[in-house]
Amino acid sequence: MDPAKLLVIDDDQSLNNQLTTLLRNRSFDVQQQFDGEQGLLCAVQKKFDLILLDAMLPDRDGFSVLHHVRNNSNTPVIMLMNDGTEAERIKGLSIGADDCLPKPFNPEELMLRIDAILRRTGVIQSPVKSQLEIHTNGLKLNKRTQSTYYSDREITLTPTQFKLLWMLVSNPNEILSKAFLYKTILEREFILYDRSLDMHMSRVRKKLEQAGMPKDRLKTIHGTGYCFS
DNA sequence: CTTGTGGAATTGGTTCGCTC
DNA sequence: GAGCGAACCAATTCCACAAG
Repeated sequence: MDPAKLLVIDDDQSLNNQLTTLLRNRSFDVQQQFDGEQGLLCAVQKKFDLILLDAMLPDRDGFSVLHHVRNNSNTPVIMLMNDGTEAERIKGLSIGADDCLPKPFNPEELMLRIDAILRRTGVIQSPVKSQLEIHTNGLKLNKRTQSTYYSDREITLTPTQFKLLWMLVSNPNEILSKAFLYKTILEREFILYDRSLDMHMSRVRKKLEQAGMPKDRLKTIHGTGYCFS
């Protein structure tokens, strides 16, 4: 079976890139667009199994894009809302969105919603089991029990620390930007000089090192983000 | 048994000084 | 300038206990 074809239309470069990376890691065939006009063009010219559409776009907003897409096809659309108010959600759904998700959102939730829609439309068949456990070079994370082990030594992490480590470990060798991690882990916008993420990272790093994990597996990419290998 | 209250513990965030 | 870490503060959660 060919991989499902997805189109991501979002003018937020960092979010668009990171979503694309996450989706490609899940073996989806992903195309990116960064403004409404080009996004619409791409959406009507090619066939996609699902479109992720930002509500607020330059040139042509997401609602207008959705309106035109609906005139041409029944391609499922998940709208990424900026404030997620009831009025905004109703507007999106009334134009024909299949689902709406307010920003900032949990990427796991978005992936599950994508899976649910693709299952309904028959693009993917069996329910895709959300990944619950990761094993990598001695490090073991279990999402259900929120437990972390390194070489069978338990590491106690707070919920935020666990989410942060899970995000990094589930995207090995990918540089995850600070802006993306702020949005997905701390669920807010990244502000220069906000040290919260650095602090969480520092605490996670300390606990991993105490458990014996080599320091260089959790790298800081100066001015860019963080990377787990 | 349920609800309210107060203190302790935990967690997340900020500040500041240091290093690279 | 960017990142790290210690110390501190504030908010939240947990839990035991008392009152209704």
